Amino acid sequence: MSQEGEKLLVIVGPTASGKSALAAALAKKLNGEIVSADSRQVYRGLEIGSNYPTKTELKAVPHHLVGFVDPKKTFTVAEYQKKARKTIDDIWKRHKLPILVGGTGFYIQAVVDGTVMPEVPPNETLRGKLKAKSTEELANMLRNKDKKRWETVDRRNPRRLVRAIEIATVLGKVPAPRSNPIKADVTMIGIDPEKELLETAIKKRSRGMVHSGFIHEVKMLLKDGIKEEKMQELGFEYQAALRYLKGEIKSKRELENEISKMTLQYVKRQMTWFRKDSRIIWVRSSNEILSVVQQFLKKKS
RNA sequence: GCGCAGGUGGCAGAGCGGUCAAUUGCAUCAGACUGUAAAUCUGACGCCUUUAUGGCUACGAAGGUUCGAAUCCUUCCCUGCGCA
Repeated sequence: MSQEGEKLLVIVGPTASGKSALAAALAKKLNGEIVSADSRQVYRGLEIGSNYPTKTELKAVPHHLVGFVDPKKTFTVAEYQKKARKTIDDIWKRHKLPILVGGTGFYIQAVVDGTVMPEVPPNETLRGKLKAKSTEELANMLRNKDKKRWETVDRRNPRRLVRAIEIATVLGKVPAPRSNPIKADVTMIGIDPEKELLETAIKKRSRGMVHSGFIHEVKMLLKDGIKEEKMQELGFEYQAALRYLKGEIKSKRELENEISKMTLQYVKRQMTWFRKDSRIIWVRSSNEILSVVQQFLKKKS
């Protein structure tokens, strides 16, 4: 089990902010191992579309929780939470520094704060039935089952309502939120590049993606039996690729732009999440990061 | 040059005499988030202010009809298609 005194370095930031490269460099310097906190990179076969760490990075430093899930399956935060905590423990046992890196705020939170998820796995049968219901009907169902949760959920959000109903059906009600923070000395660093720089990086990234076999990757996934519906869940890049293959997006150029646009929108949601976490130490450049990290190591527990 | 269609907010596109600062979609901005989280959802979105059943300027331009016009009439400018 994790001990007080262990250290955990967390690096967050929007897509294309240079997290992975930096993390790899730090890991090398600090004798660390990387634990990815990216909800897309967990799936196997999404090298290009989800922007896996580069081969060089992978070779230089041990990376965990990348490409280990069958893309036909649906992986959830709860599973991630368990795996990640276990992985981190193992790294500590090896007397190395775990570096949690990623852009999926919910995943980071699940690991660091240890949000306790009600022990109710998704129930596809129930979800199938509820799919036909209107948001209002769902809200009414929930009100009958668990008035308390009904008062606090986002009643306009079908996905939240369905989950709440799912939990209430099994447990009688949705338990009050609890958390079980990781027992470690945690330092969180966020990279927040200048907007123009990030935009440029994102455009470059989209371009590179489209021109280095992304379409082929998508075709392979389709060939392996990934259904279109599932493909959409693999992220906006894959959604866009499908539209390209169907001819709704006419050219690679247009695909590129579409992906850039969606990435920018996503970046905004990421930042909305991270900004409210006051523990994060924000930096703009890797130089700044180095000095922060040095302090982190010096304040030897 | 003639005929037809059309010019509406950043874009697309409704409205076709009052209830229109103007439906809706996209984009943009802000926010939420207890097992799909790159997902899902919410709010704002002409300008001004003492934020209000407030004021101002707006639907190509200029005039006109009307108590009242994005909506009707006239002329002009522009765009697309057809014919010369």
